[in-house]
Amino acid sequence: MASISIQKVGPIVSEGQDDPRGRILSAAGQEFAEKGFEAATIRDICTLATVNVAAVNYYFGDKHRLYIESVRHAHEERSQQVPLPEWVKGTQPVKKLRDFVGNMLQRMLGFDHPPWQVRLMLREILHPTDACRELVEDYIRPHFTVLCSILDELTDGEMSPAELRRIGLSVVGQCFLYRAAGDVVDMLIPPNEKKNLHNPVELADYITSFCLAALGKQAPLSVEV
Amino acid sequence: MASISIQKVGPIVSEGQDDPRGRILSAAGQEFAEKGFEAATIRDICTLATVNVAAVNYYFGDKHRLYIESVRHAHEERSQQVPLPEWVKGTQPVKKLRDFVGNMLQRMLGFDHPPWQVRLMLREILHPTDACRELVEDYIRPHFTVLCSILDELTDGEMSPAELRRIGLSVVGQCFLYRAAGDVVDMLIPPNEKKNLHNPVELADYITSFCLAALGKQAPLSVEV
DNA sequence: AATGAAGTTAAACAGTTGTTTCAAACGGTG
DNA sequence: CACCGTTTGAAACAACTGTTTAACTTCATT
Repeated sequence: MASISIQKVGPIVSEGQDDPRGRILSAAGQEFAEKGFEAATIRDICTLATVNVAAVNYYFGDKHRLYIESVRHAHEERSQQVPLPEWVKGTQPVKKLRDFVGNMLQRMLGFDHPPWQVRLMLREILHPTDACRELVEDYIRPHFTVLCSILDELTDGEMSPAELRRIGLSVVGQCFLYRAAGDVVDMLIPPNEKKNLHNPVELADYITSFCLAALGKQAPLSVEV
Repeated sequence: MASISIQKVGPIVSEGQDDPRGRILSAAGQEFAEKGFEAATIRDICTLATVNVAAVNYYFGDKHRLYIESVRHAHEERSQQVPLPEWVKGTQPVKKLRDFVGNMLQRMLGFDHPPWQVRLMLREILHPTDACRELVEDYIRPHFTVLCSILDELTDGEMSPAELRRIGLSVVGQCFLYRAAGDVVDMLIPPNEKKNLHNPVELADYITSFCLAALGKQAPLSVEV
């Protein structure tokens, strides 16, 4: 009786509150986000989700496919938690850029504590696995494209796509540092300044100003000598 | 015969080519850098270092102390591999900034393939453990302080320390993105542009220009409307 | 040559890992 | 009720983990 073992990858998903598959997905996301793929254990995930260890293999086949699914779950959830702003026709590109940066910071840093969804995605960005390509195409690239089009509008179409991308990466990089290396940033600045610096609103204003000044769309941060 | 087990933490370090302690340290650094603390195994490290498994406990006590030591080893090694540039008195602050950015990119991205030392440090920056504080104080803060003093010079002392730090983080952030999220950046730009973008020289020129323009020390990247 | 510390080795330890097994429980349909 | 596929449960599996043991080599010093 050779078991060919055509694994089912779970029944119809209902995503309810007492739906085991959904609970596993959420628990796995949090565990993977905190500890990484290898260090997170199926037993801990199942304890957190209050299901039996066998449930993971029943619903997802194995640990790896559970990981893939939980990354997908994370970025889908985060996409609708903090959707891109929509602008009415004729909105000033300067305002669009400010909104975009604020939105990105809000999504990255979160309102209070950074959500596990972002930390899980961060892991994929830093050490890409199979789940990365989908994350880029469905989540990161669309956002980056919007940013580049805002920059295109802002510079009146003077710049090549390559230049726009490079400037876009400058914008993203400044936000990304606070998300990825936030703990080290905290160690580099005096404790009493943390509130000013990590305030998403203040930070968005500053980063937007910095970029606008670099593009000559606003007065430079320092005076000319 | 109760073994109180006052663990020795290794004999005199000679760091030679056939010195077992040095080989373990190097092998551990590479394994930890690639796989992280939990996923890297003592057996793999010892196989790579061609020593017996017991050697780790003999020289370092346990896996955790080996990790701490290998992080220290990594940033000490990298410090002398790519030392900070030294400027003669009277060097233009603009040139200093350009040199600093070039130096930072070179240290982060490496000449050819990014060295394991940087990848190991990156892990500590992203998910700090006990080894992080020392890394910050001995490696990151000194560099960041130099950057801030260059910016201070550049802006003729007009800016407060807090503003200087914020601008410094903008500089670092733009470099950091290419190091930490390099794989994703590669997926966002057309393949034929990779060489232009990831070229350390070109990148350093661009990031320096961007910051100088923002500070009003150079013409903006785009023309005023 | 004898001593004893320093270094190295293979083997074993106890604990944890991902995964599988198989029986019990469930929930609708004849 | 009996029947069925679907879902859950506790227990076991083999493989692998960090760590320890105790025997063995090396080698300078007496």
